[in-house]
Amino acid sequence: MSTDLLTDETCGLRERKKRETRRALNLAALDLVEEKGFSAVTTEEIAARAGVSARTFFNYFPSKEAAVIGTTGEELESYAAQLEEVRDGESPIGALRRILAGMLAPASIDRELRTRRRRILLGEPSLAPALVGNNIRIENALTAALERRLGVAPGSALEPRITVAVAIAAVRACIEHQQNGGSGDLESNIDAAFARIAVGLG
Amino acid sequence: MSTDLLTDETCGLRERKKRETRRALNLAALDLVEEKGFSAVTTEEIAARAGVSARTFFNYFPSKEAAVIGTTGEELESYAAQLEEVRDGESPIGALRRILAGMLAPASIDRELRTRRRRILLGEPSLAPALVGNNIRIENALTAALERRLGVAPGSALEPRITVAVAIAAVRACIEHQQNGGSGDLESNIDAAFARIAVGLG
DNA sequence: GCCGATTGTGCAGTCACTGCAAAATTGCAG
DNA sequence: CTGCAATTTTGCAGTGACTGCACAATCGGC
Repeated sequence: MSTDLLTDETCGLRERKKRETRRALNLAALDLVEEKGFSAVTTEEIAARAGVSARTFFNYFPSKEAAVIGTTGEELESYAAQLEEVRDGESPIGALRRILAGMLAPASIDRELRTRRRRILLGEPSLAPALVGNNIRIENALTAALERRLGVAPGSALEPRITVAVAIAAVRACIEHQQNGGSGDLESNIDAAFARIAVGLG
Repeated sequence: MSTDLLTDETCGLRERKKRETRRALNLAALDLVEEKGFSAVTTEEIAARAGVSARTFFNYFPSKEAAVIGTTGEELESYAAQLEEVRDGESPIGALRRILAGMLAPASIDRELRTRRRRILLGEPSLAPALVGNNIRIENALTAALERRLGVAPGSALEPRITVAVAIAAVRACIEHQQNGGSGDLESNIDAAFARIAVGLG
């Protein structure tokens, strides 16, 4: 399931147009936030720049924040799939480190978009609540995937949820540390954080 | 600084009235949410039940969510103070376990309020984003306190922020596990989670 | 009782977000 | 190509969160 996330052609005109519109709204939102800051942007402006009506905006995103953050259900599925596929010698926490770091790194495809997204999201403190809210979705998706990987019934065991939550928290803490002008670069800080977690905080 | 949080009397009439109004708004919000669910409650209703004007509501809380969650700056200071005070033989993570568990437990004073709060907050999934947003404030306060306790400059070291973030994430994961009908009671799950963290997730 | 400062309130306005029904577009069968 | 059904877009009207502002009420100290 989920081959590429972008070249993925279930292509009727309809599906393609929907993808384009969604993307156009996302890009318009990022543009405008970059120009004027999140709170100064209105949903009408975003819709206008994307070339659709104000009402249509809300057919694609449930809120202004969501349009800026722009995480799709497909992306969630992709992360979950990555976690389910077992690489030999890789622990769950190691896989989580890889996947979460990958979410931040500029991917091979869509390089500029990822980079821009990251810069804008990190630069807008007013989006912080929405971002951690978005993490809930990621956490749920990854928890379900880890449960499948471990072969336990959904919601039965505490451990998978703890593992995922701690991993996400570690990454988030590194981001926050960076936003506050802390030392070190993000990559190596994430490495350090996961090393610390693996060995125990006691 | 901060003796009791409730009996604390900087008592002029003014200060007392402000506390009363704040509390009245908070209680009214909890009442109404319990009766009709969060999204069906309006800020006007809350203000009306608390006996103040609609405009005054926003002099006390920046949003509807905040009125329900109701964490005060004083509470944050109190938690921070608890973390700063060193008990012999207690590690930072141990102190965090104690403090965070204490936030959920019905306190000696204000027992019913705490219990109600907890029940309502846990029962309203639509408040989840706001709750994790609120956690940011707690995380920042606790991180600053831990930095002082360890004697490092604010924002310089990565470690304190990681420790706090992971501790909060662990508690949050236990709550979520409970909301999803997971096994075990909250108390013992939190114990298990912190034991797991202390020994390492690797 | 009076004055300066803080707090409460009404008003007008902006904007996020929603339901609904009509219009436009697309996919498909004949 | 053409009409039909399903999907999507759009306009409209409305609700409610939230804000700035000016003014009234209240409080604390003299």
